[in-house]
Amino acid sequence: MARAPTTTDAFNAVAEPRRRQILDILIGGERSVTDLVDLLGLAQPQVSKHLRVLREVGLVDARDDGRQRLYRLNGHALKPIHDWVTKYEQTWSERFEQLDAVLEELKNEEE
Amino acid sequence: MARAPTTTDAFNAVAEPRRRQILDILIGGERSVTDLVDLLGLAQPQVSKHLRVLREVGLVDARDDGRQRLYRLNGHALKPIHDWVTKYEQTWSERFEQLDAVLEELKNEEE
DNA sequence: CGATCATATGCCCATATGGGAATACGTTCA
DNA sequence: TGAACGTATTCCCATATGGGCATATGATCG
Repeated sequence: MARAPTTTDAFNAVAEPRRRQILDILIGGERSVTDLVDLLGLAQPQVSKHLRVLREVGLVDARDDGRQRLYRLNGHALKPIHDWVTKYEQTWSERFEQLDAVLEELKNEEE
Repeated sequence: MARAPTTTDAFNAVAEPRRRQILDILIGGERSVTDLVDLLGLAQPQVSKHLRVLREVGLVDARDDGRQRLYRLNGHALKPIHDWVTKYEQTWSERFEQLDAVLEELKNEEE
């Protein structure tokens, strides 16, 4: 079997840095393809292809406006990633490290 | 250009579900390769290959213990993903939706 | 040492990638 | 209607994937 297609899920779609860039831009609101092309400095066809991937996994929605097509973020599709990665937060978070330190201190005081 | 190698960064490494599974298991603590093989129901070589990818991007560390090799989670390598995806949290979080509702209400009362 | 256990590496293959370039499609405007 | 604009699709190609399988490497034990 080969690597799973980029359109398999949000994890795969978002592994590509350009697609993350696109989403980052869309945080600011709806954008046309040309806007994205200008902001990304990529060729138009590649941008359209990335948008297709993002649309297939539900990360963006589109609506037509004259001859333009406006793309809009659908952040909800990122929730699975957020949920998954958040389980690991305590692994690195300073807050948790400080908590550990405090608990250790309390333990020592007991003795 | 082809798709970026899985060893490029955590985003790419973690796009593969088996590798996420491995990390999920390692939350519980160190595991030998054989442990992982049993828990995953995968062939040993594939597990070793997945572990290599995870090690190359710093998501796991290993230490030798006799003829076993024990793998351990390094959650810190997930921080970039967490940081990135957290920017989007307000897009879907119910808390934020409720906040929006409250703000709307306040605004109406003002009038 | 030889045997066995634990892990890693190598090879094969079908599959999809992302960019480049050309072009097709759809809409607006003169 | 024809031209120009905005977007999507198609074809080409080098590259890497992940699984299956065989085998190499490393460590322990009798």
